[in-house]
Amino acid sequence: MQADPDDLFKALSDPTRRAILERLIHNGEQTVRALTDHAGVSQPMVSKHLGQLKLAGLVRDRPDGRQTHYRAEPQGLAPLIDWLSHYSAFWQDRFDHLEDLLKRMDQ
Amino acid sequence: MQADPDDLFKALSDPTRRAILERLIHNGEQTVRALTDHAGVSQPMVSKHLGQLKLAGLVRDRPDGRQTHYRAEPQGLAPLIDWLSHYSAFWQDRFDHLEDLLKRMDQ
DNA sequence: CCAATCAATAACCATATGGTTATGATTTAT
DNA sequence: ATAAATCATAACCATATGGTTATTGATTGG
Repeated sequence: MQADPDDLFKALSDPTRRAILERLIHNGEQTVRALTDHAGVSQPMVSKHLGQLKLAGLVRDRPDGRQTHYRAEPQGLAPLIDWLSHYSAFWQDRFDHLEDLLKRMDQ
Repeated sequence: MQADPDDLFKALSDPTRRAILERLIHNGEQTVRALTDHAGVSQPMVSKHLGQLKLAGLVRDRPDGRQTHYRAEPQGLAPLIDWLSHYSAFWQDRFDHLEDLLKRMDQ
């Protein structure tokens, strides 16, 4: 079951939340504590943000004893791409930009 | 000058606003009235939404007498693609999906 | 066992946000 | 000239949202 696209866009709209997601993408699986140490907000707030990211399908949690590990979920960004692709025609003139993207990915 | 990416994500986070943008993309330039007639919210609200979309660089306005025409700005979505492309490695497994996107665009 | 650590929840708070109904400023039509 | 139309702004309002500090429920370490 795919998450509501609305939750996706909403989740990405907050900079703190995006920063957390980006950190998970870059550094891989992390515990809530580790994330909190770099988030600039309190632990409860980090938990809340993670909850929203999870609802949006952008992260997965893996409880392990007293700590919970989170990791980014690549699939979660799919609706964003779908949304973009929906306006293919409109995109004609940004084709080269996407080509760059593909080139960078093909390595 | 490119708009703040934060404004971009924020602008896209509201469904009504996204609907307005989508309508502009599909049906081309439209007057505020025309947009209001399909938005399901009041004219002032539509104006406000358009203001935010404009701030995000997603639309342009063209005042003409007593009415104002708005149209979608393809460039405005660039930061989104930039953001996505920034996580190229993370994207490996969604390559084929992007290939589809390109295929659909190449027509 | 007891203390400490960790993460989620609860209880709040201030402000942002989406929405409304006036109102105002201009332009067009009669 | 006057009335109607169009859009933006102002003044509000209710609720959502991001944030905080307790607090609780588990788990781990000494």
